[in-house]
Formats: sequence, C-alpha cells, structure tokens
Amino acid sequence: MTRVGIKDIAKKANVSTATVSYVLNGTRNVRPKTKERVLKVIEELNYTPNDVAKSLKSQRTNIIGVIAEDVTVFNVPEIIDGINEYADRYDMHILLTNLRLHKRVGHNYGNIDAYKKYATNAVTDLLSKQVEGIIYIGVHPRDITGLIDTRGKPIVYTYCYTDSDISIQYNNEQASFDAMKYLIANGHQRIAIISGLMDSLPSRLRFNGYYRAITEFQLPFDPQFIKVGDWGLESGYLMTKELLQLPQRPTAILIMNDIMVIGAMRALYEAGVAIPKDISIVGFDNREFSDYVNPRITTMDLPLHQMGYSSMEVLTSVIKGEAVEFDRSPTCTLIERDSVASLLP
Amino acid sequence: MTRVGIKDIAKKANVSTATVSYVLNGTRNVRPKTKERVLKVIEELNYTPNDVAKSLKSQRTNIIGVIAEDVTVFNVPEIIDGINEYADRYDMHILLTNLRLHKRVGHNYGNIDAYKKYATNAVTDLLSKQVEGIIYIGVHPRDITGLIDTRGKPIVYTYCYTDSDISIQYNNEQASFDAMKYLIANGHQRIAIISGLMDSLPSRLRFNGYYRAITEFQLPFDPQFIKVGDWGLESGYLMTKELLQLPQRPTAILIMNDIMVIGAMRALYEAGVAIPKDISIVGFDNREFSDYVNPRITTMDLPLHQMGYSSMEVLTSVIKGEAVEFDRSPTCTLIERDSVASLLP
DNA sequence: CTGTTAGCGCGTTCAT
DNA sequence: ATGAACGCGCTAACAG
Repeated sequence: MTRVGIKDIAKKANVSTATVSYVLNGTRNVRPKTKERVLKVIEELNYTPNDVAKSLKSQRTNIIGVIAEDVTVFNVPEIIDGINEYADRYDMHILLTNLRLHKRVGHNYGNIDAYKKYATNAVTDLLSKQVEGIIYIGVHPRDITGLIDTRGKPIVYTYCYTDSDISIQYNNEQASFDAMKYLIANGHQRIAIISGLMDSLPSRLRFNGYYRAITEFQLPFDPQFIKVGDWGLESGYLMTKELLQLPQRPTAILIMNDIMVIGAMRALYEAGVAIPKDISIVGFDNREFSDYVNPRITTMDLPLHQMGYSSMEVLTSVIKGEAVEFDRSPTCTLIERDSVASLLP
Repeated sequence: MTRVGIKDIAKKANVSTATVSYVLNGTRNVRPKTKERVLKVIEELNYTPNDVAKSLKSQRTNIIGVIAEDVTVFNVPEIIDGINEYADRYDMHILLTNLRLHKRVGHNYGNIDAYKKYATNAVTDLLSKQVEGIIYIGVHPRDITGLIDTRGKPIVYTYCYTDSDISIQYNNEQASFDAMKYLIANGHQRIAIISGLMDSLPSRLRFNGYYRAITEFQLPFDPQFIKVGDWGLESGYLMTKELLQLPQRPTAILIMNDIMVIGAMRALYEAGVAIPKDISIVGFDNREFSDYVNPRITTMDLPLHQMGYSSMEVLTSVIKGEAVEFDRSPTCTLIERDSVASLLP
C-alpha cells in the first residue's frame, strides 16, 4: 500500500496538482464539476494529506511544544488538559516532552544545574521540530531563570516563573485570604497557620493573605500560631504537635498543602483531638486524597485547568505578535468538605 | 532574525550544502580541516536543523502519536511516563492527543459511538502529521474494537484492548492470586471479595485468581463472601455492610479497587469495626490516597510505567517490521501497608 | 577520498 | 486551470 499523494489524485482526476490543492484548501474557486470529480477521487484513493510537506512550504506546523517537568506530579495532568482543550479548539497539536524530574533528581529542584542539560536538550529538539512556541510546566512554583534559552521562540511558563518571561500562576494571596475569611465566617478567631518553606514565593504570598485577614478582621495576632513547615507530611505532623502544646490552642489551622494536612491529622488523631469538633482545618491543593480521608478535607482548589488554557491563550497571541491583556492569576476556589466546624451558636 | 539554513552555512564556510549535510550527519568523510570550518560557522550562526525538511526527504518523523482517553485519570500519567522513558532513550517524540473523555462523556465509556468521532479525528490528525505509530491509552480496561481505524499504521493499545490488535495489559489473575496468598500467609481463611462489574474482563480474571487461591489452599468456599460492586465508592460501602450482616463474618476482604476500599472503610468505621484488628483489607490500584488514609491501605500496585514502556517497545518493533516476542502482561506488586493484620500466633 | 551539482520529497502558490 | 518554482535538507551521481 504505497503512499497516495496529491499527484496521484491529479492524474486520476485529469487535473493539475494545483487544482487538487485548491479544492483541498478552498484557497481558490474551482469549477463545481471539477471539484466534485477531484473530491471523488480523493475519497476513492483514501488520500491522507501530508502535513510535513505542507509545513515545509507554509512555514507553519501548528505544533506547540510542551515541556513538563514531570507528568506524574499531581498538578501537571490537569494543566495539560487545559492546554489540550485550547489546542483542540484551535486545531493545534502538542509535542510533549517529559523531563521526568522527580525520578531523575528527586526533590532537589533547587539545583538547576542538575537538570539543565535535560531542559536544554528538550528545547533543542522542540526547536528542530519547528514548534511555534513552548509551554513549560513546573512541578513546584519557583524561579527558574536561566534554565532555558529558546533563541527567541515564544515561551510561557506556568506553575513556575522566571525573571523576564511571561508566566501564568494562580492568585496565592487571594486564596489564603479567602480561606481565612471562611474560617472567620465560621466564628474562628484563634487561627494558626502552617506554611511551606519561607523561601518559596507562594508561601510568602499566602502568608500575606493570612496576615491581611488577621488585620482586616482585627483578630488577635499570636506569633506562636505561625509555624513554618517544609511541605512534607512529617513537618505537618511536627508543627501540629507544637501547636497542641500551646497553653491556648488555636481553634483552626490553615495549612499550606494537603500533604501537611495529613501529617496534622495524624498528630491530632494521636492526641485524641477530633477534627473538626475540637480543631478545624483548611488545606491547600485539593489533592485527590482530600476527598477520601476521614474527615474529608476542606481545601483550596487550584485553577490548574485554567492555567493550562490561559498559557495557550497567551502563547498564541505572542506567536501572532499581538499585544495581550490577560489574567495572569486565575483564582483558587474553596472546596467545602468536613474538616471545618462552625463555632457560631 | 531570519531563519538560518544549511545554505547560509555553506556560503559562509565556502563549501557546498552537501558538505555541510555530511558533517552534520557524519554520513561521509569530510576532511578534518573543512569539517572544523563548517562546525565553526554552524556555531557562529547558531544553526538549528529543520526536522520537517529532513522528515519530508527521509520519510521518517521519529514521532509517535499517543492518544490518551483522558490524561487526568489516575492511570494515564504514569503510562505516559513509561512511554517517555523509551522515547527519550531512542530519540523519539510524542505527539499527544487527549480525548478528554471523562469531561466529555462522563462514565459512559460503554457507548463507543458517543466518542467515536473524537477518536477518529485524533487518528486522522495524527496520520496527517506522519506519526510512525500510535499508542492508545484507555482509562478503563475494556474492549473497544471498532473504535479506531489507522489505515494500516501500527497501533498498540494499553489499558484496553481490541479483537485483533496488539495490546499491553497487566496480569490480573496473578495479582489477585498473590493478594490472596498474602492474606492466607497471614492466617486468614475466611476471605470475602468485592469485585467490580462482572462484565469487565479484569473483574473476571481477578475472580479467577481468587477462586484458584481458594481451591489451591483448600479454603472454605462461601458464596456469601462474593459481592459484586460497580467500582464506585458507594458500592464498596454497601457491599461491606452486607458482609457485616453475615452470621459468620469474614476476617479479610479483597476489594478490586481502592475507591471501593474507601467505601468499605466508611462502612466499617460506622459499624465500629476496626481495620485491621477486626477485619483486614487488601485493595487494588495503589492509588495515591491509599497511602494517606488511616489506616494506610495495603494494595496491589499496577505496573503502569512498565505498560507504557512495553507499548513503545512493541510498537517500534512492529514499525521496523520485526517479529517480536514480548511480555504482554507485566505483573502487579503488592504494597504492604497497614490494613492487614496477621492472625497467626 | 573529498567536494560539488542537481534532483527529490509533497504540497502551495504565483505568473501565465 | 495549469506549469513550475519554492521550502530545506538529503543523497545519488559525478569530478578532481
């Protein structure tokens, strides 16, 4: 079954290849009768267009490269899904590169040099494939300036950022402020917080939201309620134990990711402190498991899908050379479940 | 910054484009001195090869198309990761299509016609892009014969199958047999099973493993211990309640997915039955949450990564026209956690 | 052995 | 509606 091309059709339909091309693309008028004849032959021969030839001539591939730091990390698939929704809609395609960072360098994301070669290779390959732009999906929101040089090809970062390029993030400050507002609306006043590492931008931003809520709603500010974790389960456990030793315990804890919530739950379970009866908890990330543990965790959902979709919107407008106004910070949404009790009468 | 091509280099290095091509590919000997000069110019001009031109001539793209029914479903990312590992190693690339089935048709996977058009479009697009083969990743192990016609282009299915094409699955029967063996080794004799829908092949295969263990180890066979669920959380809950009403309760339950385990845990919690003290549980899938609930679930891990990798192995050998011997059924591995107690002295 | 010329792959598009 | 040049890199055939 040898490949059937445009000229096979031309021959069989007794027209030139140009004509075939015109009917195929509707680029120019073709006499209806000729058109029909060509169409019929196309059908008969089961013709499949060859996009690589087309791309060579048109200098457009309609392919955008997606570099995911690790597709197996929780935030990535949903972002890709958002990218896909856009791609589907506008007939673009996704060349996916997976850096497999988690398996290759573990949690050592800080040391950019450890994986710079992977990133560089990925970009080189993608450029050779003539992608029209690149979306880079991080697994941890952090500054990766200097990791990548696209030689002028448009790139948009999401779930991470650089000094000078466009990036799509979510609104961290609003998220923690909203979480606080929810807790306060439920009558909580003594609210502790377990943050992630403080060298992380999200941590600081979320802390800002926490602090802004404290001041705006004139809550008592107790420095002992501020605990710094490291995003890991164990640190959630440890920090919670510390909170339990306070003479005046908090009635609620805002915890910056669901993993640390699990640690907190273990600490509370061991101490015989019931959730949410004795202590309420709000988490972050809306990880899948937060709906399956007991009690189910009330948590902030991240707008991952939206981030993927927006990345594509921004990227395509940059490709087209349009100046764009866009929302770089889609908002998080609180998912109410069972880990918060109302203190109101 | 206009695109620099092979002929720009040729001109600047005072050689023919052929020579440049030869140094670029090592296709033929070039005098070291000339070679060096060319290389230097390539460096200076920051030349990036154009794979689409190359592909047009060579009739090879090194791209394989991956159609995922839904990248946000738990099994898919790890399979893609396996595909990527292979692709990375052999310098191939992945054109990813996401059917987004979950969002588009919900759980209505049975009705192939509901999404046939998406699949057909995906294949057409991929063929136009001249992919050298296709891997189709299902979200549920089932027969999807007739969904796709690749016009002779090699395709491998994984996490689903068809009448006549190659597919990579995992060994369901071994998995449930091993789970039973583990339970039996821990002194359990009265072992119940909550299966998924019985029209599903994995359900039947796993039931075979259960039954084979029962007979091989000469356990008492009690038909009342066999419960048929529907993979959903609620059915795990319901079936477990039924089991609790039995005059002689089982000491352990083998449950065919972790989601139903969660349902079971809720039923047991309500009934004041402790896991694993009063009843032991083994799940299936090793979902992320199984490590976070209390107690942590002992469950069968699926060889997803391996399935992705194997799919690529098989696909590439088919592409090369080699006859292949391969393991179509990588094995599952039991992950020991805290939901099984030993009954042994 | 080293280097060059020219045609090709497949579809698009301009000038006729 | 058509012929032919073109996009970019590969490679067969040929020359020195």
